[in-house]
Formats: sequence, C-alpha cells, structure tokens
Amino acid sequence: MNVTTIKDIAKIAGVSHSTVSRALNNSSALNEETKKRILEIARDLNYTPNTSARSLVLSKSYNIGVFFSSIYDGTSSSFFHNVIKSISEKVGSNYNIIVKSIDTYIESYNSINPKNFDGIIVVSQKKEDDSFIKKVIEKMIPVVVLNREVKDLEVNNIVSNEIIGVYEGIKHLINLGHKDIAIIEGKEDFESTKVRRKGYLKAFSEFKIDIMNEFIVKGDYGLESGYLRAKDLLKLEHKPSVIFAFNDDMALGAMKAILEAGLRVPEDISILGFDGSVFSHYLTPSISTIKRPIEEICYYGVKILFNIMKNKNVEIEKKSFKTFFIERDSILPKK
Amino acid sequence: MNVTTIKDIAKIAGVSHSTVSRALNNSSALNEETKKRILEIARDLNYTPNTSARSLVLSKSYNIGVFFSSIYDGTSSSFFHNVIKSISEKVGSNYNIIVKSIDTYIESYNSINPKNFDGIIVVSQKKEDDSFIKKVIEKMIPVVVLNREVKDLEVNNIVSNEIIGVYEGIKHLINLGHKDIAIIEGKEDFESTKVRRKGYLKAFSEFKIDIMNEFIVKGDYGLESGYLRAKDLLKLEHKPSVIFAFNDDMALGAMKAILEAGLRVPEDISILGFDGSVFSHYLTPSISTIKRPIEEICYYGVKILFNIMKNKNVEIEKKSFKTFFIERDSILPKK
DNA sequence: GTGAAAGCGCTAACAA
DNA sequence: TTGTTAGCGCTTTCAC
Repeated sequence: MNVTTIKDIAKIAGVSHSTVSRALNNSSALNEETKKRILEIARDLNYTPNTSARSLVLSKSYNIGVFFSSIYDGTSSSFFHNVIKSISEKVGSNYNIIVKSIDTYIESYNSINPKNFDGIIVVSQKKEDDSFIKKVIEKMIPVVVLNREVKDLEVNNIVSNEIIGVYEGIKHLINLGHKDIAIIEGKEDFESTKVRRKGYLKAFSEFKIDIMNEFIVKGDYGLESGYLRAKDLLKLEHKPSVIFAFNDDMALGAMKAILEAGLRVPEDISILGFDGSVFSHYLTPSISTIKRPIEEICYYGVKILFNIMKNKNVEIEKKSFKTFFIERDSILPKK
Repeated sequence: MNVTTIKDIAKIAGVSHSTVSRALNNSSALNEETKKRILEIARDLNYTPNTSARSLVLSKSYNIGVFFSSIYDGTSSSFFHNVIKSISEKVGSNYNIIVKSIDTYIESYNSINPKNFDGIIVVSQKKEDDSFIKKVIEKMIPVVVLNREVKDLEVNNIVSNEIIGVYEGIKHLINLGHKDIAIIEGKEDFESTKVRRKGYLKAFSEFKIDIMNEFIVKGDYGLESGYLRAKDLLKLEHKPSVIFAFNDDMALGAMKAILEAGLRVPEDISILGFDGSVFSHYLTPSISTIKRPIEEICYYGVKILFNIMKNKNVEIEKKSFKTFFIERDSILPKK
C-alpha cells in the first residue's frame, strides 16, 4: 500500500468511505462508537488527508501567498524576517504560507488562480507590482497589499505614513541647527524611496533649507551601498553634518565610512536611519531612526485578508499606520 | 462563469477537454492549428490551471516544504533570510516554497503526506526535530536535513563542521596570548550550542587552558541576551580579555555592553562572533567571526533533494562543509 | 446513522 | 489527430 486513504480506512472499519469522511470531519450525527473506531484506525494507519483532493472538492487550498517585490534585492533581512514572522503568527498553522518573489515569478503568473490561493498578501515595494496585483484582483482572489500605497487600483492597502516620520526626523535635525543634511536614498524604483524623499523635501522646504544636490546620493538599501555612498559624501569639500540613510542597514554602512575617515559619530557627523530594526538599538552609538510598525501592518493585513476570505462583500479598506522618530545616541546638535 | 477550466475552453474551441489538456501540456502529436487555437482561447480567457486537480491526478504537488525548528525564536534574521533566498533561488519558480515553523506546527503533523509535499527541507536546530523528521521519512517524502547533524536517523544531511571553525578561532585567540576567554553560548536546546561548545572545549583542553566556570554564560542567540550576558561578565572581578559569542547578533549585543562599560574593543576586550553575517563586516570595529557557508549548504541541499525526487533510489548522503575563521578588527593580542 | 452516487478539474489509456 | 472514459481522493446530497 502506498499512502493511506479514506478508502483503506473504510475497508478495515467495514463502513463506507463517506462515513469515514464524516468521522474525520466530525460532522453531523453519526454513531459515537463507529466514529471512535474509525478515528482509531486512522491513527493506527497514520492517515493524513490528501490536501489536493480536499482542495479540489472544497475549492479551498489552504494556501496564503506572500509575494514580495523581490526577496533578493533591496529587501533587508530584518524586514523580511519580521514580515514572515508576523504573518505566520497571525495566519496560524491551518494555512500554508507560500513565499514568492514577484521579480522572478515570470511565467505569466501561471498559478494565480483562486483555487490555488485562498488569499494573497503582496508586500509591495514597486509600482510595477501593480500589473501583478491587477491579475490577482481580476481573478477575484482575496488580496491585501502591504507596505506601499497603491494609487491606481481599488485594493485593500495597509501602509505606514513614512512621510510624517521622516519629516519629524528631519525637523528634529533642523531644530538642532543642522542644515548640511546629506541623504542616502534607497533603490530608485522602490516607492519607499520616493515617499521618504517627499518627507525630507517637505521639511527642507518648510524650513527653507537649501537643497544641496551633492548631498543627495543614491543607495540601494544594501549595507555596502551605505558605506560607499557615505564615503563619497565625505570626499566633498563641504561635508555634511548629518547623514540620513533611507534604512538602518545603509546607516550602519555609513557609520563605518565615517569612522573609517577618522571622524566621530555623532560628534562630527550625526546619523539618522530608517526602519527601527532591532539591531540599530545595539549599535554604538545606537542609531536614531524612524520606526515603522511592520508587525502592526502585517497583523492588520492578515486580519483584513481573513475578513474578505470569510465574507466576500466587505468594503475595501485603506489604512495607514504612523511612523515615528526614535531619538537615540547618533545625533548631536550642530556644533 | 467563475474560473475558467479546460472544459470552458473545450466548448469554445469545439474540441474535447482532453484535447485542450494535450494542447496545454503540448503533448504528443496534435494538429498544430488546433493547438494554436486552443492556446489562444486559453490566453483570452485568462486560463490558469487548477493545481489541486492537477496534483490529484499526477500525485505531484509542486510544493517544497521548508521547515525551521522555529522561525520565531533563536533564528537570526540574517540566517533566516539567507536560507530562504538560497533555497528559493535554487528551487526556481516551478515549485511553491512553503515556510513552516515546527514548534508551532502541532496538530500531529497533519499535512505531512507525500501528496502534499514533493519534498521537504528541514532547517534543523534541535534534536527534538527528529520526531518530525522521522514522520517525514516514514511517509516516504524526499527529505534533506540542513544545518544540524542528525545522528540517529538515516537521512540526507548537509551541515557545516562548526567545531573546526570554532576551534580555529579559539586557537587564534590563544596564540595571541588570551587565556581569559569568556563564552556567551546560544540556546541550550539548540545543537549548534553543543557543537560550538565542543569546539572551544577542544581548543581549551588541547592548549591546557583552565575553564573558568564564571566565564561560560548562556545566551539565547538574541541581541539582547548578548548584551545582558556580557554585562554580567563585566561585573566579574576578574574580567575576561575576550568574549566569544555563539552568533554575530549576540556579539553585537556584547560589544554594546563592553563599550557602555567604558571599555574599548578590541584594546581592552576582544570579540569573536559566529556566522559571518553580512552586517558583522560593517560594524566598527568589524567583528572577527566564524563563517559558515549557508548558501552552499542550501544549494547543495536542494540539489540532493531534487535528485531524490527524480530518482528515488539514490543513496543517502551526508555532507559537511567547512567553517572558517575570518580575522577582522575586533581581536588584539593579549596585553 | 449510514451508504450510494455524483462531481470537483485534470490527465492518460484506450479507441476510433 | 482527436474523443471517450475512467479515476486521482475527497465531500456532500439524497436516499434509505
């Protein structure tokens, strides 16, 4: 015998396979005794249901797809881990979590079918994900998009307001007398880059700070790029008094570059990061950063997803959590 | 109409559904023209196959399970991300990667069925995972266990030899004159803790270094525990001249504690980490560490898994990759 | 309380 | 080259 099926159990128990099915799903009225007997046999035979068969008849896959724009490029480890942890925790173990990277998911989105996914969570970074999201919507799969504000599509969308956090962080810097604020931006095609940029531009314009073009450099959210771009900044004749990196990883890289140049953090150059990742607190100096509530976003996203899965007609929801500036030791007033 | 099926296509194309199936799988000889027509209709109708149905008949799920001992506790973000990236990359997009945490995967391993998983990768930390692995083997699911050496089970097993790396790291320290080497161990129930312990014990005994009980403390692989345990160590009257943390996260925590105490790294206290995670290189000072080749382990693991999946009768393979000491700036000779 | 039978969407053996 | 048919393992309706 290969794998135990309900038929095998039925034969041994001397009942029909439908009775076995009923017992296994402890459905309707059926004799307590036969039920007990069947369950016992199932256990002895090490029975586990064939999910494909069950899915086929129930039109329910017990699969939740978690699609990142990319799991390879531009996604920091702490963010990635945090997202998976939070989603897994909230989803529970009744469902499978299938992790995919949209950028390598070519084959014309071949498995995007409501029968294959009970729900889909898109952890989106790029506007280009819209074509994928659109497919998902067309297929009527319950879907929620996290992390990036989707403008052109009617879809459940949970994000954090990153402009506010950045604005506040920059405002704090300006209030401390800083004007020479350099920025290491993230990947150009990531929305987070554009949004965070808006945040500092808002603060700059409000406080009438001149934007120095040579102070704005492009990173890619990776540690190395933070290091390299900060090195570039330090070569400038007129050096910045602060470096604001668009994520904590790059902030760490930048700090290395500063210290390597024989300068001190924060005495010579202050640093501001973004994400509020755990490790940033343990650096010396601890890095001031802008915290985005990844867990809340994920929890809330899953909650909504399950709502839609249960009750198709709920209204589309857009929600934005706050981000906030966390002051730590990497910032000092301008000398 | 709900979701397009091959029957819908068949009706429109005026052929039988089996012809559609053939066209879709571009099987055997069938009229190029009808095939083309069918494919076109399929595209127009936005057809995507129902994987449950396909799985059911083919006895192939296109699911690869990636089971961690825990995705929540004791698993560092960089390790987790690295593993998922490496496995995903090698597996390719024909398969679904289902990420699970064994510790929360109670319900008597209910979905462990060869029909539900074409293959399973266990990223194992604890001996207790053996009961899970055993179930998988019993069910004849192709399986490979990564990361932890499995002793009591005949199973494909790809690990790294961590004893050697630790031994070399400690030897290096001893050669630099260090004797007061403190250790922050990892989670007690993780095999990695035991193995890395063996590494330093081997070096200690070989070089006849006395083991100071108060120098051996228990962390949990989390940043905070590195910080806290290092603080404890610094309260000792006779302070260590080196702290070796069983992973880079704890090393970072330990460094914070040392610097906070007004001591310098490495001038006053040297630090050695473990993992070779990317960020450890960007810390200041960069942390000397022991590199384990996670990518290689994962790549090789996937390769073997696919081998077994294709050809059931391949021999069981045990393979161990080397770990090696990476010298960086966090270590100085004993004063 | 239980069995018979149909059917979920697909593939494949067998006919034609 | 194509259609008919059976069947993968399961749930569920309808009888009894």
